[in-house]
Amino acid sequence: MPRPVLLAGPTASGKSALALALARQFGGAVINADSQQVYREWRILTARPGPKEEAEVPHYLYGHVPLSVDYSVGTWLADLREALADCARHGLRPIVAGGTGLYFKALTEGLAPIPPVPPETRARAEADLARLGREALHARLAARDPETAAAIDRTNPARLIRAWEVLEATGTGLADWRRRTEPPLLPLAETVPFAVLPPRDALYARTDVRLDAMIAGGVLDEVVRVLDLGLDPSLPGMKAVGAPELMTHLRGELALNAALARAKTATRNYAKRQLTWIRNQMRDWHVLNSADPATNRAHATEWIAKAG
RNA sequence: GCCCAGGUAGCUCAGUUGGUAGAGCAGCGGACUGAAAAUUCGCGUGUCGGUGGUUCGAAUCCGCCCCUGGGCA
Repeated sequence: MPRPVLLAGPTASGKSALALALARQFGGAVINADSQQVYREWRILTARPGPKEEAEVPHYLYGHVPLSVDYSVGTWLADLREALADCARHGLRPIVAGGTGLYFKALTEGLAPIPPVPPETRARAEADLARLGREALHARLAARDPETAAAIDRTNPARLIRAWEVLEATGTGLADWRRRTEPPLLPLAETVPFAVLPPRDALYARTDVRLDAMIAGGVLDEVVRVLDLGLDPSLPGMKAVGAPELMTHLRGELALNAALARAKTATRNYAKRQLTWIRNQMRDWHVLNSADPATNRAHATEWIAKAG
């Protein structure tokens, strides 16, 4: 199998277009590494590739699960394994493109083989946190699993709940589980990894323009359809950037322009977090930082040809 | 023209009986192993509209001026 290409970048950085171009050029398939583009019901809001792109080049893991599914890194990694196998069967070069840093990390560094935690266990962990508070729950964790307790961010409720629920559900601490991490599906050294990093001002300008285009393109209808499904708002797919903001407008709680302004802000906040991740967690990746897509593509092509 | 209410951080606003100012949001930096488009931590000097005065000391009190909103003519 030709060396897989990894393409990470903040939202609206032009990575989808680049992935498509590279797939055309190298006989590849585009595989999604974005936690929200996996959902069937989100297309406009997540700027997912359309039917035209999908007809031109094989696409994997885009819109392949309904919003009602409690998707996560683990499920994504399992899906990815199959997608890679399928690419190998068809002689396609995998081009894994997306903006979810955690997914790339799990892919290139491996993931602990923790079994799924039953929803009731999580619900109890959440209740424990609400009842005890962060300090007390952290103390309780430290009593039974000092290693994990010392390692996690004790001010972060999501981390506390996760550490606690894993211990409760499996009887084994997170730190122990992580020691048993399996080898990665794709070690970074066996890939050609790229980080698309356009100048920040240009990026923010693009996210604003794209939100306006989404409105013109009918996102509100898309969000209405999702709203009508009456799904649990705590499902991961319900937290796509912009969705909560537009929903407040559709429920009549906020004028459209105000909701849109909030969605734009939320998108900038998100892009900034992605930039922080890429800057600090993807130091060994080839950086494509030209504002010009053609230049980035030329550089990428060169690297891929050299890597084989 | 007169009366009233305001003019404090990029924005919205706090600021107790005078002791040279602080929140939220934005912005910036960081963390990150099954919610990750998630979650979370850190970073606050700004002619306190201008000017003159009272005072040891003024965002705070007084005079005048400018600007904004509302009301009356």
